Amino acid sequence: MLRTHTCGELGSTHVGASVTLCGWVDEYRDHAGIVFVDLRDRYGLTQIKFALSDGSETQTLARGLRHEDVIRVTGEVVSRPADMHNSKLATGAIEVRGSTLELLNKSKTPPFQPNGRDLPNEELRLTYRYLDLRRAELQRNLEMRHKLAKLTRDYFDAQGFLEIETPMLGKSTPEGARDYLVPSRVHPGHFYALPQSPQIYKQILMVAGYDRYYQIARCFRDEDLRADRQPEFTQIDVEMAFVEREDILSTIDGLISSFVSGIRGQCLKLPLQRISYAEAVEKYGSDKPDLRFGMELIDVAEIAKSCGFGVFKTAIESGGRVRGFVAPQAAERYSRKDIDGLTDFVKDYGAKGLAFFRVKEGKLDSPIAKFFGDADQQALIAKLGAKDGDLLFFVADQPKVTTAALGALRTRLGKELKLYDPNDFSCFWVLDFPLVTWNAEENRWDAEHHPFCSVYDEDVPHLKDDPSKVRALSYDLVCNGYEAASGSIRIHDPKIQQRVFDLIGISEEEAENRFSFLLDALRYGAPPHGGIALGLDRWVMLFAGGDNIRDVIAFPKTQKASDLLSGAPGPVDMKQLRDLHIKTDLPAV
RNA sequence: GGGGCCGUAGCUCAAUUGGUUAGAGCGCCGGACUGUCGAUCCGGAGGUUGCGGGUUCAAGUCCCGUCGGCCUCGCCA
Repeated sequence: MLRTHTCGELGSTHVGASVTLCGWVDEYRDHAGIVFVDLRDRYGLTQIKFALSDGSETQTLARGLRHEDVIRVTGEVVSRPADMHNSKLATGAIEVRGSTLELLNKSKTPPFQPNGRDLPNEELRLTYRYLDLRRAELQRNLEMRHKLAKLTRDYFDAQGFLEIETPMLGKSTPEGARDYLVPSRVHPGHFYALPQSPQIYKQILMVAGYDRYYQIARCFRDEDLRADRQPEFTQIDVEMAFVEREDILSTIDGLISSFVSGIRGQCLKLPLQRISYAEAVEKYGSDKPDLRFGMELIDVAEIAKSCGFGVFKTAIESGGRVRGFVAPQAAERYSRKDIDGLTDFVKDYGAKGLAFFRVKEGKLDSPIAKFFGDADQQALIAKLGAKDGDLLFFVADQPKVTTAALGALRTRLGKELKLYDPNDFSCFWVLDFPLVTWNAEENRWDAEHHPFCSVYDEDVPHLKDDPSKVRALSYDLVCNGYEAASGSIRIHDPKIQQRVFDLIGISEEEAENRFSFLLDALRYGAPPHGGIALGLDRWVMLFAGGDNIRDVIAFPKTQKASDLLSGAPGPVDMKQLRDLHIKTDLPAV
């Protein structure tokens, strides 16, 4: 080893010891006769002191040190004078009196300093990711990621699970997300697909008798990115055989509990709360609501249908809904202009408008208040439980639109009004998703979760008469408004599987083409089984208190899915393309 | 595919209704300094205002296009 200690571990107990440290020059303060260097590694900072009496060669070298130079220093640990302790530093009671200094590597002047107070723009951070990763925040995040992975492995190992790898080069199954394709050299015109998830393989492992499987698996989806979505991401993938829904939920309850105790040292109350999909959507306008605050949606159809406001009345008459909620004590906080902004916001979700009222002296104050008689006003106030100073919002539209618009508005206002402590941790199950939802554009039923999802026994008859009523044996784990895990009990009966395929418009022939290996496997003694997958990146983000997934991934991609560090994706040689039997057909420039 | 925000010195930002030589802090370079820890003090260098076009007597500022980054709707079985 080139060093005897790290830059984070020396303290008063080491005084008098001769030590050798290695690291990066975080900061230097040159006083000519004395030079201070804050030496940094991922464990911390240690102040090195170079004084004249230590010798002129070292002194000259020390005075030439600049930000991010990599050095090796040997010297004695000495106590700092009592009034010179630095309480901001874990090692602030001591310093190392540098006697020999070795410049291991001179750094170019960095485009930004990892200790800087102004965070440079993300483009630059991604281009020089190795500098960005030197920042304490990102180092903490990656350490958190490691801890979660370790807790995961410890937990499942203790429960008798096996970690089993599944292929990265698989078969394209065009359902679901767009695949990343990998051309085959030896099979001209054929392609592998990178896995969107190990779904089919893990089910086959169940058939094969590996009744407790997990894997920390990389997944790939060629879809547009978001703050919480990357084209390649990591799932904690789990599958169990001979289990019912309850077994999966309690297994994952235990995992989350181990996360919370391992990361935060807190005890999580189990079992985690559960609510139905129907309740989530009705009360909060989302299947992944943030339950760190209330602000529940309230249906005011009874008042709307008979009021004098045409927009409300017409909505009800044409099969729509009128719902709203109370933004507590927000009447003064939101100006007319602010509310115009909120109106634009809900339009993104299909709403045609946003009705609002301020509650003043027991009455409603709004440009549209005149359409509401005294009785209607009092009825609205009573129905919503509103108080003076509150701001009421309503959306009148088709049911789906009221849900999407109000759900999004609720989330936004909860944050803006600081209705919760950002350090709160809310985690609960959403159960009983519909098996399918109607896709009006394509005129067919789409699987809500995926085509292998099982259903309540008593709902099976509805597969024929009313598919919208069929409840899936699926479950999402929702944490602070993020979908943090999602899974289901799978179909293990090929006949039921075929009925579901029929329903979502996958013909027998098509199913054979796409999934024959799974369907075949199910015919050779498939145990009842089910599973779940947790988004590791999102969990790290949640525990790190961040709001974007890039900060918990060492080398993330930009919104256009490029890697600014490496330049990927990039062009390849013609020879490579020829080997792969590929011709490109690019749009004319 | 759609909507929005952004791009000025190495970095973070400023620059009046379009108006003279595009500024500041940090960083960088040189100098001073033996107790600093966001060191301090003195001096200096550093700009194709992302790129291309247009309007104008005059463009960092207005318009069109384009590239890049971020947020978002659609999309994400």
